[in-house]
Amino acid sequence: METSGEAFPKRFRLRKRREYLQAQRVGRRLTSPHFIVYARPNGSRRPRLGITVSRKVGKAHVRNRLKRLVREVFRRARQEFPSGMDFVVVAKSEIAPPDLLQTRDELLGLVRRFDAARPAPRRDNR
RNA sequence: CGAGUAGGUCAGGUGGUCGCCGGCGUCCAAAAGACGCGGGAGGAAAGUCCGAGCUCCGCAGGGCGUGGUGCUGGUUAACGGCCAGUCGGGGUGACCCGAAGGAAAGUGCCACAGAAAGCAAACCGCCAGCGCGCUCGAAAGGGCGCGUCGGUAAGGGUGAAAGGGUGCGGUAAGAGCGCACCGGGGGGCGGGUGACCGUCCUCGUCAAGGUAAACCCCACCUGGAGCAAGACCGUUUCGGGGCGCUGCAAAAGCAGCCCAGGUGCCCACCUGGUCGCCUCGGGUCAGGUCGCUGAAGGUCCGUGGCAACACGGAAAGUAGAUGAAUGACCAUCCCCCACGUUCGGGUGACCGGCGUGGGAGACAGAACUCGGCUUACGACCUGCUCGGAGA
RNA sequence: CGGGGCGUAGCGCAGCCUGGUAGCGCACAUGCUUCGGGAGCAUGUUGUCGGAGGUUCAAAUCCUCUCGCCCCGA
Repeated sequence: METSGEAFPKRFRLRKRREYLQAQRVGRRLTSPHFIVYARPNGSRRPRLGITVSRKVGKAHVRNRLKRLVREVFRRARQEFPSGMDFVVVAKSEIAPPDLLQTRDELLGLVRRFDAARPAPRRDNR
């Protein structure tokens, strides 16, 4: 039932606050000029995406546009994202919002670094 | 052509590819999923400044209080909105702006300055009388200074503001003291539903400041919260009440209560699980479903009305998400700029066409719904006004 | 989405209701004290009162609009 191509239905997204908090607490973190990305294994066979854009980034239509850009990158290049991982993309409040190409380059750059570092180190205990 | 003013319209279009949200249908036992059909942001969706619907709580009725509104008449489900008018102010004008009731119901305040800031008074002045001194004069009398007692509100000075304004007359000096004009008060008549307007008469005792976006008075409106309202269902936990059973106990009362397995039976113990039954209440899982999209709605036509709007009819038709959809890319058309042009018009500057390259398309994203207000913002169209030029 | 609060000196706050002078603490500067520093004492500096408009003679204060920040509600 692996949806081929570039679809992006709900099961590829994070839907619960708890999932976001878990990813941000125990996941690995990498940053680029416009984004912070958290990643952690989710125990399934597909990658999932969650996006956080706070009100500091801009007004509603600016935030909507940013989320659409990030979704578009994920949708177009889902093969580049390692499966079995949850990703949470947090937008930083930069003065100039990025365009699609910039978003794509930054996010895929970060994802390749995750990929190179796999398997992600379990940092539990304490 | 330039400057301005009022009103209106649109909110980039078309095609293709890849996606998203929810609806209906088909396949499928069902779920998941697949396929098909049709739908999917705004004029401000924004700020949340008003008003309603709707929901829960409160409530016999009325009053007080609180808050709001404040020229008049209309309009509406309602409004602080809108329409039409009145008055005042601004602008050469088109036109625009106005929280625009009451200060002779009461209270408060008016800093500094100033004599005095609200019961009217009088600092410097001005003027008359009286007294004293000096002086001029033959005398009558005059001049100057000081004092005193009066008359004044012209002038000076202070202030945001000092008891109508300007002018002439008048006077010892002055003053609505008299007069003219302007302003103001009262009354009559006429017009208007009314705010108010017009006109005539009369008042100089014209009895007197401002502030009500100070308290207040008057008139009218006004219960509180909000769809995260609220309703239903589940999940799990805590507590109260009742019932039943068991044990202890004389009783009051206290404690416990289910199922399965270890283990053939009983007690105890251990492990696991939804831990007697009924009922009430609070919390947990930002649990699920409903509320949730049908318009006091928009368009067109007709009738009434200056208009806001009302009434009647017709056709079309409805975004409903919940870490939250309505998007991305490509091509092309529209707009601007630059360059080129064996193209067209023109004497010419230049204008138009075509081609190439580049750039721009504002403000901004539904979250229960609707009527307004306010704020943000791109382009175009129309009427009108003022100025300039030409015929 | 809905409801509420706050913007005053470099920092934390008062003053606003009841309009005329913006004040307190810390900090800062200068002097005294000390061999020097700290502490102490004395003196002093510092303000678009978030922004725009209005009412008033006069606005941080009253009214309207606007910007920013914070808190609460299942």
